[in-house]
Amino acid sequence: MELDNRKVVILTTIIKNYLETGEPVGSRTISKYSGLNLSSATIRNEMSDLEEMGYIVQPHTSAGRIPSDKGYRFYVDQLMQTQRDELDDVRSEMFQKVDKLENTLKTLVKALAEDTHYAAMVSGPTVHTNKIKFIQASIVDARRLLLVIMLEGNLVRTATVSLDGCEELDFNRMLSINMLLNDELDGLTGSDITEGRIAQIYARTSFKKTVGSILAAIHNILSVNGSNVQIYTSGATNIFKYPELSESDKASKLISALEQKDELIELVHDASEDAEESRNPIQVYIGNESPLQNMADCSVITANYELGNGLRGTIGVIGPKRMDYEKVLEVLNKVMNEMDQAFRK
Amino acid sequence: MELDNRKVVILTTIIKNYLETGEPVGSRTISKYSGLNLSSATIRNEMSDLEEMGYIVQPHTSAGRIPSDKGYRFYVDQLMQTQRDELDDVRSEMFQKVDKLENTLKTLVKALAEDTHYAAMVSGPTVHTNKIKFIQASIVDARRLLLVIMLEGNLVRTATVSLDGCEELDFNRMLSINMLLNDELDGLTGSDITEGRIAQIYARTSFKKTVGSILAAIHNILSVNGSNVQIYTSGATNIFKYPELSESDKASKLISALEQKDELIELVHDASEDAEESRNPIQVYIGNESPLQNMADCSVITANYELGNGLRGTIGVIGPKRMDYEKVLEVLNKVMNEMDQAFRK
DNA sequence: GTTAGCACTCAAAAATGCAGAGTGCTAATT
DNA sequence: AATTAGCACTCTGCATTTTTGAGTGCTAAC
Repeated sequence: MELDNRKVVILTTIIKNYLETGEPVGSRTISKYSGLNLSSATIRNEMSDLEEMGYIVQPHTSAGRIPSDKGYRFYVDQLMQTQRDELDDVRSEMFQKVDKLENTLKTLVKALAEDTHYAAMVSGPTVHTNKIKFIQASIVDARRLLLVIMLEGNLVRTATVSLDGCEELDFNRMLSINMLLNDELDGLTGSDITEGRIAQIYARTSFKKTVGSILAAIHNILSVNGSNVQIYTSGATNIFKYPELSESDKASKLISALEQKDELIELVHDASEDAEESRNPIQVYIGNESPLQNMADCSVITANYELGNGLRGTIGVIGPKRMDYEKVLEVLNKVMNEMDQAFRK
Repeated sequence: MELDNRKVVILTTIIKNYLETGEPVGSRTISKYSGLNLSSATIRNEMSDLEEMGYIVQPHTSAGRIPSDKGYRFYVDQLMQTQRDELDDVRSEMFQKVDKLENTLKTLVKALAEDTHYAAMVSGPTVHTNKIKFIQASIVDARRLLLVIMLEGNLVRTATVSLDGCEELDFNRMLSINMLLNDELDGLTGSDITEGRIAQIYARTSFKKTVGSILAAIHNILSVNGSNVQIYTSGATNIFKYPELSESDKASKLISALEQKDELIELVHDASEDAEESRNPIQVYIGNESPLQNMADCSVITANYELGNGLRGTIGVIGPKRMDYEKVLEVLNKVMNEMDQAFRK
């Protein structure tokens, strides 16, 4: 069977209507709102075909139809085509009064959740691809150093380094170590710090133990190791607005997933891979397409942002399958552009 | 009427039973489990008295009784007395592998939620009472400084300071400013930085604009201003375990309150005041006793911890009114001791 | 003072009934 | 051949009723 034009119109009508109401949609409704001027009986025949082809399903006999995952997928793919060449450079005030990326992200994710009425998440850039801008180790007391690393995007990371078993330090020695570190590591990313590079640094200092501890700490901060990825979420309670998500224990599982974040890290990871592969920064996961457990009833839309210089992260919106794809795609596009603009300099 | 011994036993039995089951408890149940060897009829008479005295209520005629807020209060006060002189120094592994207070708190709140099966929160110490241990300003580029402040408890705060309109800086000038700042501010708390002190600092430098910007940033970080209080929460979804909290839109409001945190800040504030006033670090808020909106059906137990040197914060557990007060009090006591032990050095 | 017994009450659960929306099929129409 | 009207049937959601069971208050007996 072929998906001719009329079937497409009917399918789209079903989906749009269902997105609005959340109720299964019946033949009579379509005959009224599709603009096709067909009777409900004809529509019924077509719907029967669409069901056979797998685009829609009946929650139970004698109910209207709702889109299947395949149906949503068709709809979204159609949207993506028209969406792709749309350009929107509305300036928002979101990026005005922030000096650190962390704060921007927190503000952003909150705004996103409020704007879309879905749950939103954003991952801080995975630091292992960020270039080191500035390193500063300072003596706190006899046994500890405070290590501060500033990365592209004014991202600051700190750690304390234990000096047990290391060389005695004084101010001038500390100074020379700092100069050495900045000299050697400036502009590098976590993955640039190779064995060879480390050997080279060792060769230039006599405080091998201290420098060793510091390098270990730096490595720890910049490692790919997932626990370093910052994830901010907001608007988790928005899911209560959608009965199909808040019933029984679904809400609990969902909110728990948003709270725990380890699953989200996986999502971010997958999303950035898929984005690269398909050369489209925006990805849509419908139901079980997403790597998340307990999210079979959700859709997830992710956008991978890039702030020049390899600074990358992921924004995402999580909502019911019947989310307003059109709007969310638009908003995410806008946000991506904004971030681009704001940080390009 | 007097609350004689038998009434106390009956009341306690009612409460304990209700804590377990969540169902109103009837006279027959008590006659079986109170250990008093009285018939249900006698119990009924006593219950009638207890109701008149306001310790228990009937959700509707011909239902069992449930404790009123006054009843809970009586029970908790009784517990507090026995609890007070209990000592428990079980060593946990919670505090082993952390070097920064932030991480400790995150781990702690998670463990607390898992352990109690209620929602848990912990506030980072209010930094305005923390002593400054170490200040370091570094030149990032021509227009910006990175300011790092380390406070008691290895608490690190960073900020970027704009240099627009300030004096030209080089390495040596920066050095002298740092020395000046550490010299003047070491060991002070936010509230110690008075007008007079600032004037004194100005008198000792010729880079007045730069130092002014830095001091402003420091003041901003250390100000009482609530937005600086860090609050971590965990286990929000535990409330779904208690039907009386998860019904209708209560769950949504509760989780939203936990997510937004501004109400929690208020709670922390109140809790520390009440703790000081009553000279008891542990406070119990039953129903409407708590300052939180939307929490009339919850109880909140808070514990104010202190890590020597005036470093203070609040841990809290939020659960249904029928929470296991005994256990939570015990756990909080233990945690308080642990924190004491771990950070005393 | 305590207990047994009975009539009464009420909420929750189960059963029942009904209206409405929707379908599939067939026969009539275009 | 495609479309439509019509009808019998199914299923849900909702409201109403019935049933059940737990629990009480009261009175009379112990």
